[in-house]
Amino acid sequence: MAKKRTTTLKELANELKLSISTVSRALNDHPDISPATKEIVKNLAKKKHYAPNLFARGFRSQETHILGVIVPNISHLFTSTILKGILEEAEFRGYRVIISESQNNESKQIEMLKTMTQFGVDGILMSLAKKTAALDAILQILNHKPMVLFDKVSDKIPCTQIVIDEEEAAYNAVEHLINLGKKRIAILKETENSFNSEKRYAGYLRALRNNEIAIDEKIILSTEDISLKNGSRLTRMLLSLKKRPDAIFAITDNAAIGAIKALHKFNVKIPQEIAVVGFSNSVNSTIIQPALTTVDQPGDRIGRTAVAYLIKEIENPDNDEAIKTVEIKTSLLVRDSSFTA
Amino acid sequence: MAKKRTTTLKELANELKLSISTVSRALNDHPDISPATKEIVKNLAKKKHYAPNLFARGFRSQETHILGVIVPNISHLFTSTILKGILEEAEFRGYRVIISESQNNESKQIEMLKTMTQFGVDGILMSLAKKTAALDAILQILNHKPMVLFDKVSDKIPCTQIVIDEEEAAYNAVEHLINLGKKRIAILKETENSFNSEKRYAGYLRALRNNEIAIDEKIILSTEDISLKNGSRLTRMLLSLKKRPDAIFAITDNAAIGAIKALHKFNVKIPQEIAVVGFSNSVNSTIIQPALTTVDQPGDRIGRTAVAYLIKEIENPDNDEAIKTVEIKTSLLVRDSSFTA
DNA sequence: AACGTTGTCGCAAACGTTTGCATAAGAATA
DNA sequence: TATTCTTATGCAAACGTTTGCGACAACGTT
Repeated sequence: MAKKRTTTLKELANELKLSISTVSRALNDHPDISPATKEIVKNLAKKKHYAPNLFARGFRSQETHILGVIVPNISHLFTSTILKGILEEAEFRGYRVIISESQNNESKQIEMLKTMTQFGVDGILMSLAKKTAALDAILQILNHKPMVLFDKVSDKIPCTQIVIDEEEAAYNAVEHLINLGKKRIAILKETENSFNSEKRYAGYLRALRNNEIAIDEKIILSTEDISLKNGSRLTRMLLSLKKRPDAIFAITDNAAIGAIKALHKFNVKIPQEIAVVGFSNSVNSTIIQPALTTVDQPGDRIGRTAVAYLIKEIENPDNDEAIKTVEIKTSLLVRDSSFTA
Repeated sequence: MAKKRTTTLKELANELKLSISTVSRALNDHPDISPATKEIVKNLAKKKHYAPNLFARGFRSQETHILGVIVPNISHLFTSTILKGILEEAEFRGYRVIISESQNNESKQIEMLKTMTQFGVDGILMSLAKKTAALDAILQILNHKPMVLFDKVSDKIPCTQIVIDEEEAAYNAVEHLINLGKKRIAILKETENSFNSEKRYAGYLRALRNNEIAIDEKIILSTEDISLKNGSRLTRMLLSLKKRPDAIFAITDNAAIGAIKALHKFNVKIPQEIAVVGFSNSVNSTIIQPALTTVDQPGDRIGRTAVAYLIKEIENPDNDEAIKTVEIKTSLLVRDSSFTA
């Protein structure tokens, strides 16, 4: 490849017999420069395909207009939907985005955080790896760089956090089951004290209490990895109880689908005998039979607002008070797994 | 936030009463520097958390160690799996990755290409937007920057391309149906002359010819947007034919799932009356009943090899001849939609 | 006629790093 | 002892851009 160097300010200046500074200012529409000069400079710039060396600019101004993003797992539909929102909003605002994947590995996560700040990103968007425990490194970086957390967050980190209304969403989902006449509602959740799982569990409890339904530990089931397989496994446990539940609220679509598969195997009628509600609105929720009632999480809106808050913080760094938790509204999509016409 | 400036070479030099150049060389293990000096420099550097300003370094050396990636749609499982591979391999090789989404918009794609080169990425990985027609801008950039295409490629662009063995995979899928005893095999494909669709169609034709099965235009169906809905629609068309097919090869899992849904609605037995094969190994392919036979595309391997070839080109730019098309092997996952024990 | 104002433009420094070249001291050789 | 060779270090330029300050006209105003 003929690595033809790109046009620089100096070349333009030489050709026009102007100073570099004048050319620079002309291109940046500085008021000191006469319209006539601007005109000819811009024309030549266009003709020679001038494009500022963003590296030099960033180097000089200490602003890179790059946002760093760290997520646990990029190939997860919800995550990539958030990323889509991030990319769109960032592009719209004139920022570029560097993405890294922590693979749910805490030390990798810290490593990436360091590389990114070292690299000079203007701010950081992060969704925490599971079992993130050592917060000191993160707090350390938070001193230097603006940071916004989304989805997997922690209230131990004092920065703006964008999440969905986990508790509220779970409350609505469970209350929907109650309104259907269900009285024994099981929940499939995570054992680890994951932020999301805890909030959803809280919503579940509040819905039961508010409707004066007794809480039964026997139908509150937890698992380390809230996957399809474990959803099936836990459901089989529920079916072996003397008093079976009449509804299952799974903290995750995958677990809910696992539940449905298990119910099929044991010829349990959905939703008549046992209704099922999931959480995520994954593509699969419409593929499974019966179609799954689930909570729709607007991933792109999470991404967009995260970027919006981060850029606000970048562009006026003084606003120290502005730390807050933003909750994005979700909605319950009622489908066949919890509804009969 | 207290924007405490980061440590620089100058600060280290001052504190040690050494020159900046000595400090720089010491940290880079330059042979001119005595082991003793290296020792003390490195110690202080570690103590003061020195990290080189990559912007300054990239600015100076014109090497950013950043790869630019452009994909049509990030929230597509296959794409994000490729991205996962790209991220992993890049990180392993000491490169960072900037990702942009063209949203299948050609002018946006060109815009991003320009921004990235302007930004100074060392090379570009790209999956083409649909209907990419104006190649001149891309060719122009190809003169300046190393570039590798993957998944959605075009043989009109003279650069290394990483794809799966589309034709071979389709051939195997169709031959699998033939071996099952199927004689009238329909295909659901795309109308647009998309690279992938054309190749798969070619594999379909070759399999039929090789097995001396007549080609019937009536069961070769095309659609602009090869989606679940259109898969259903086209399948209903097939069912209304006098001579129904006994198998359907869909160019996409989504279309195949649409086909299965339509077959269910008309109470057609799968695979006894009509077998179905898809392409992609999406998550959904295991959710649908019956589980879908499909082609497994190793996305992460595509990503990894794309990065490997790109970096090779970056690190020795002379190798002009090395332009080639690399085909990643796929495998057919036989499941219930085309098999009975 | 002297002054202030306004409109254009250039000079030069600065950002942090790398690197070719010069330099100094000491070691090895003649 | 004089010379050349190492070894270890410093000087200064360069990368492309932005920007504070100063220069210099050409005005209009007293």
